[in-house]
Amino acid sequence: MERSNQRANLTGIKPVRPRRAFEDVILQLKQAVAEGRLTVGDRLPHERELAGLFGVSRQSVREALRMLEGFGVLSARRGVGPESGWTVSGDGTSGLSALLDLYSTLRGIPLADLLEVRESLEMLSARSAAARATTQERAALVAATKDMSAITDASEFLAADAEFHVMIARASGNNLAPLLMEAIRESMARVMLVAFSQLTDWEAERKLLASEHLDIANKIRTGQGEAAAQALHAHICGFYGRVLSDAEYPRTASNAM
Amino acid sequence: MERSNQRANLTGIKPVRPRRAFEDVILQLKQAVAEGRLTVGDRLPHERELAGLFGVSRQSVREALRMLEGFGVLSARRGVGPESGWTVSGDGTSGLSALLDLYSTLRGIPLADLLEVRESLEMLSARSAAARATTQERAALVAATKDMSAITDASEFLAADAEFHVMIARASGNNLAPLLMEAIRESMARVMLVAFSQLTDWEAERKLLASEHLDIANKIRTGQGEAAAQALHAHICGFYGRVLSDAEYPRTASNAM
DNA sequence: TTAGGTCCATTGGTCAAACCAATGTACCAG
DNA sequence: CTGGTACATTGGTTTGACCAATGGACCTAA
Repeated sequence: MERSNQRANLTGIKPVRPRRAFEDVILQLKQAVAEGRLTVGDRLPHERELAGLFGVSRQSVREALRMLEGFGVLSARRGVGPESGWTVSGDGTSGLSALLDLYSTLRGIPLADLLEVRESLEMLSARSAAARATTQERAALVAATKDMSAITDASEFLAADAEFHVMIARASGNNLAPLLMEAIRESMARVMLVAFSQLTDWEAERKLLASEHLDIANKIRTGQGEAAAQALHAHICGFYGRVLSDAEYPRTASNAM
Repeated sequence: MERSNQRANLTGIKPVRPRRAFEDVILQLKQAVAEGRLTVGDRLPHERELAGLFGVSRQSVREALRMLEGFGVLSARRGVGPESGWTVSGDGTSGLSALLDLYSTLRGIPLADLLEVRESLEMLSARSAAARATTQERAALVAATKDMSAITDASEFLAADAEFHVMIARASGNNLAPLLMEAIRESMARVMLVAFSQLTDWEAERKLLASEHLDIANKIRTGQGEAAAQALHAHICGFYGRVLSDAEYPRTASNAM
């Protein structure tokens, strides 16, 4: 590989800062995605080949891939076979939730803030879902609430609950909403599991939640967006009010509507 | 460095998958943040020292740092002096907007979806700001609208507009809202600048936006949260309806409230 | 004393060439 | 046909070297 240490800027534009080698790689991969030469599910050439392709060392390639892995855009598997190597995963949630996690510890995003945003997104989702969801999605929502009433294990119930709420977001037709919802929920998951297991009357809580879910699902199914949003608001506020201590959930419900 | 290639698992728990070296580094840095040994503004030891500290190669350290850099948590500067080396930046927006950018091209998040979520967040922010903002923040909001009316350059106006909207999010007291807001706005920025410059009556538009901003700021200042939220809704829907083509902004305003 | 320049230590950025470890396939022995 | 061994492939890791930007220390001349 006969490339000199400083790369040429062939575009002629924006020579501002001499891009770092790994940034170059990321840029080219991004471009490949933008032009459709690379989409979810595709496999990349192996690292040594990418290095040759982009004219940088394998090391730099790895730094680029690593960063994209962090974003949840790529994932790696060792060995041979059809599943091996780097593939475009398009996971989405993993990167976002990792980022949220980092920030909640680094810049101190309290649980109440996560919850407030989540509630806002849920209400948006409910309204949109009631207006735009397919009949199939509406039916699936109602069905999901029925499956849930059979679950007794706390952590399983929590997972099913999460799935129900993400289903609403997906049914909204908005592609960003479920992404954010899932990431936020994942960030709250650990705290929630602890709080959940400390409930005094777990059986009653389970029944209440199940009935609220059914109510919400039915309102979405019948197109009552605003009613569904309000029910969701009550559902979230009520639940977290009961489960969390005041220190963790101190907000007055100022965003009621 | 006499460490063997496979690391020992000293914690005893979760030996599930043998962590990769760089993951180990990230984990330890995260922990340092969680325990308060590392906060925004702090400088890390240089890479060679970190390698020795964590018992991995410099290469692995770099991959870890690179990933965190992608999240906007760390940033690097070469050379000597008090600004050099790796520092905890806590930027936040950069990582999130990079992630959104990747996803909007990879999983196809249309502009309308970004806008819908943004609107929802803005209305939440407005309500919260009206209820919780300090007198100082309320005054600053109104002041910001006055500065804006003096700007004639399109790209400058766009920046000031962005700043106004982020100010609302900050005044909400919710630490997550401004983060998301800023990232979403940044993702839309390029499209917006183009659309903005194609406006036929730029002067009239500018005046209209300025008056709407003042109206919103005043409603927040006087604590009329719901009114401010509705004004914001009209402001956003109106503006994007005028500026963007139907292809870019096809949504019926189903999330009116 | 001050303005300007040279040198140099520090620190991230990059490259190179190995070798390790996981993984699936091909092939061989029974 | 079954089970296991050998091997090729691919990411993971290490080592050591050198490049390049940065700012401070020092030195020199006005």
